[in-house]
Amino acid sequence: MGEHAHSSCITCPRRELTEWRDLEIPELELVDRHKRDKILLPGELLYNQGDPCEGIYCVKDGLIGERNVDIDGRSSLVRLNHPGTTVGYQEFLSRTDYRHSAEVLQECHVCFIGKSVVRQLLAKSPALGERFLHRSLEDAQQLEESLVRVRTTSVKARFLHTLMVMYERFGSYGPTTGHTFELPVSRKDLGALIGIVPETISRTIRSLEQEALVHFDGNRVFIPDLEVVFDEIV
Amino acid sequence: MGEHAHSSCITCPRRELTEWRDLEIPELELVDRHKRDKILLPGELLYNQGDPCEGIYCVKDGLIGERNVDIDGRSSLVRLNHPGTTVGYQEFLSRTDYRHSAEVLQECHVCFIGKSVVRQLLAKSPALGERFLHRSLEDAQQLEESLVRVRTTSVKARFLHTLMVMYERFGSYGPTTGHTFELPVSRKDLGALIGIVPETISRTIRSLEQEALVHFDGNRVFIPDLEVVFDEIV
DNA sequence: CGTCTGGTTGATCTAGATCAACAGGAGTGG
DNA sequence: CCACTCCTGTTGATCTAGATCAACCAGACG
Repeated sequence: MGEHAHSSCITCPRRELTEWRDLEIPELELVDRHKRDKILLPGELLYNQGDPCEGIYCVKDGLIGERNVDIDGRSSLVRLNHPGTTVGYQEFLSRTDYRHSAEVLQECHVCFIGKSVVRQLLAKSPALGERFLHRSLEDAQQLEESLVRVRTTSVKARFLHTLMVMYERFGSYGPTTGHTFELPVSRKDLGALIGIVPETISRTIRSLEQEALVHFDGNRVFIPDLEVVFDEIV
Repeated sequence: MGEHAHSSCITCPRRELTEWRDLEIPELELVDRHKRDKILLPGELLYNQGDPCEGIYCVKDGLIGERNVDIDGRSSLVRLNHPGTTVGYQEFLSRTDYRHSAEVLQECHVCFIGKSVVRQLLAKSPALGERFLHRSLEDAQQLEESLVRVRTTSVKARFLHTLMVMYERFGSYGPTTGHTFELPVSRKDLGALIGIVPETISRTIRSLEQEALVHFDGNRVFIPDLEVVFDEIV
């Protein structure tokens, strides 16, 4: 699993987005010496729910999904990790086993950094700890919002919300195409993300088409009017 | 709102439970000089959703609920804060306005510590920052579990789960009474906590009584057999 | 006494799940 | 090349958990 590749953190274009952005050259060199690059294809796993945490993963390119499967096999997609995201920091910091499986959703270039290296970095750079604190606060806020949303709003609203979030991350506007983006996940996963069954995804899509709120062409999504969609979410 | 009372952090029996447990005497004296004690009755508010965050609250006694109300007035109880909990740390650390209203659910003794004081403490004691990091990680984990649960399990299972959590916090076992605890919240709030409507709480209680899983007498809850309930949750 | 608020119950409605069928690729093997 | 099975997605028919609406009761409180 995972052919090798080589890249340096010092020149990594994603670094400015990550928790590592405050590291100085000597520390970055330390990371460079010890990190392992991996190229992974869709379906491959970074780690499995229950595995001991051996370090953290930095997503350089592609998309990683964190999936939680309960005893009955019901799986739920908890989080999407786009480039610039550090995956597995929670388990690393709280010294627990992985609580999810991390699965590659789109071909990825990730860097693995072993836990002892990260501990050294944390000891040297207080700014790194601070970054992780803020990352954790943001995650908690995010989750809180999702929780409230799932308890109080309809499937349609939640669906539109996720579409807007995805547009924000992956979308673009062109004069001919309008607002559009490529759905980065399967219908099943989209369901697992919103908390519904894939059939309901299909039906919701159909009704959104009828309302002309959103247009789908395969995995391509077109949003004629962002404002109108925003109003639906509230 | 809030008659005065006096107490010292140095002798506070809750301190060992809190993020402040590592503070040295000089720092504790600093807190003592600047904190404000408040005694609050059920229904009173610590702060309102949208208020600017002026500091944090330490719960010495009683119970505080964090409530989130959306634009349509739908309110959802996000978290219960029992004695030893620091309330409002998230907003303080991320320098945002309060995202919830904090309402007294049971008569409280809380201590307010202004943000400038907390910043001084954070600067002096790195251990404090570390404690907050772990608190945030735990909160995130908690929320994640709630999110997965609400998406994948039935009302009955979620209801039983919250009862077990409450038993863990507030419960006791006596040879005559068995496992029992006092419900710390109204049915409405219990609903807001689980994400259902109060009528459904009533119905669920009735069916649990019929199954003899749990017995209710007003706000007193009796659990004949913890194991059986555990099995139901899975 | 009335009025209010919190809780219980019943009757009904509905969003979304479940079950079942089917259509279009994408392999795979002859 | 066709025949086969997988796998993902769409659609239809049906079922059900839980919401909604409405009535009622009991205690609190003026």
